[in-house]
Amino acid sequence: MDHDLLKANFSRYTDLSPFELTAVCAFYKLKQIAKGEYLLRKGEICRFEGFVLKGCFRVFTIDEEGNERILYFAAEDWWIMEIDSFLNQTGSELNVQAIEDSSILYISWADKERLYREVPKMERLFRIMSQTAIVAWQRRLIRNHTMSAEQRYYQFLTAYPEVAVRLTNKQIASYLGITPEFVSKIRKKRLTHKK
Amino acid sequence: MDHDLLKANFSRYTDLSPFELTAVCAFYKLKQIAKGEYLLRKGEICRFEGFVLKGCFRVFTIDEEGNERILYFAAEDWWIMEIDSFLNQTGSELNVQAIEDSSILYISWADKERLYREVPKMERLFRIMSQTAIVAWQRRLIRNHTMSAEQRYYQFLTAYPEVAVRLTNKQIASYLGITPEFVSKIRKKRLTHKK
DNA sequence: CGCGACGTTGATTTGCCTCAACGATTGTGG
DNA sequence: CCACAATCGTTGAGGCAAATCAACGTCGCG
Repeated sequence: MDHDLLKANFSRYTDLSPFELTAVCAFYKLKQIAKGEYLLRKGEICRFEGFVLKGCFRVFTIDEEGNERILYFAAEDWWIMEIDSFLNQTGSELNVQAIEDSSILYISWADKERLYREVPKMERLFRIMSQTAIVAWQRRLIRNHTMSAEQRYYQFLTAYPEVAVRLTNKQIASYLGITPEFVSKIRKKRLTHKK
Repeated sequence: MDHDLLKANFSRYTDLSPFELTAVCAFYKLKQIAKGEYLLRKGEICRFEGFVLKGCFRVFTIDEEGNERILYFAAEDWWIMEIDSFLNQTGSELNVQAIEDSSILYISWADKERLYREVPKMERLFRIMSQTAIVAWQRRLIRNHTMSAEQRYYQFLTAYPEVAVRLTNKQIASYLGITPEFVSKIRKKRLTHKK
């Protein structure tokens, strides 16, 4: 069933009855996205919240010089939302692009508001989910301040091994805030030293 | 009235009737904290959520070598909570210390759960507040990846001028993830060049 | 008044970037 | 299915931003 992964995700945060779970999932619709396609471009208003069933996305900014910075990746069981743009229905700062053939479950802004109204527990669920996300962002910031590029590289590989193997070094470098060349040098170090 | 600032803060996120506002505020109790005192130490379980009425706090980590890293400051109209520790009632990763004589309004974990139950709108309010916070953390991370130390220094001064003047350069350096010596050199540059 | 934290300055070092060249992979149109 | 282009990954030389270390003046505070 398409919605099993979503149900499991919801159940991680709050108790919902099987009935509630089914009602909630009915709000989310399936969509296929081919590799390379954009779910959202900078400046557009984000009209959906998405949950990744299959594939992988990159969420990134483009600065005035055209440099891309990957903010995060979203693979199976992750949420993709440009929170600011979705919450306030304003122009997005971020781009969201599929880096594999992917499928998501998504909900529109109006339906999300209806969902909150009809199933008030969802407010609690997303409150807890959001607070958990804040903790993750705080920890990432601290890692950026305390760990070297090399440490952050291996920390990422060990924290998300199954995602990391699906990414290019250039993408990982962009996520970590370092250059692809330097990632290459980090990897060389281990290859010659050990093994 | 002690709770006016808190009421204004709540009203920024959702509509609450005067009656609701008063009921909600009744959950929050006043506490004075002298400069230098700790509200929370690493390893303790965070038993409160606090809202700063007066003064200023630093929220920081200590790594194994004893280095302190300031994650954020909380002055008037800001919330201080070790979300992870409060949410899951587990040992805190962070320390919270008053850097001025301060006063806060605080709520215990049990009362917060009661508040959510008695005033369901609070779930929504804290959901929106949390999502807004995520956006802020994301933007800060991008700034760290795209801006130089000097740019981040002046960005902080212009974004929070009234807080910045109350901090030592050492504290600002720690927040920005740079050394106090380098902050000193940044400031020298502007003093000699301009003015 | 004296001590300890803070701020400043300079000399030196270093982690990572920039630029450039080249091999390896991947994708694509004929 | 091959040929060629485009992108990616690797390597090296050189450069720069920021860290480190050390010395010294200053200020707040007990």
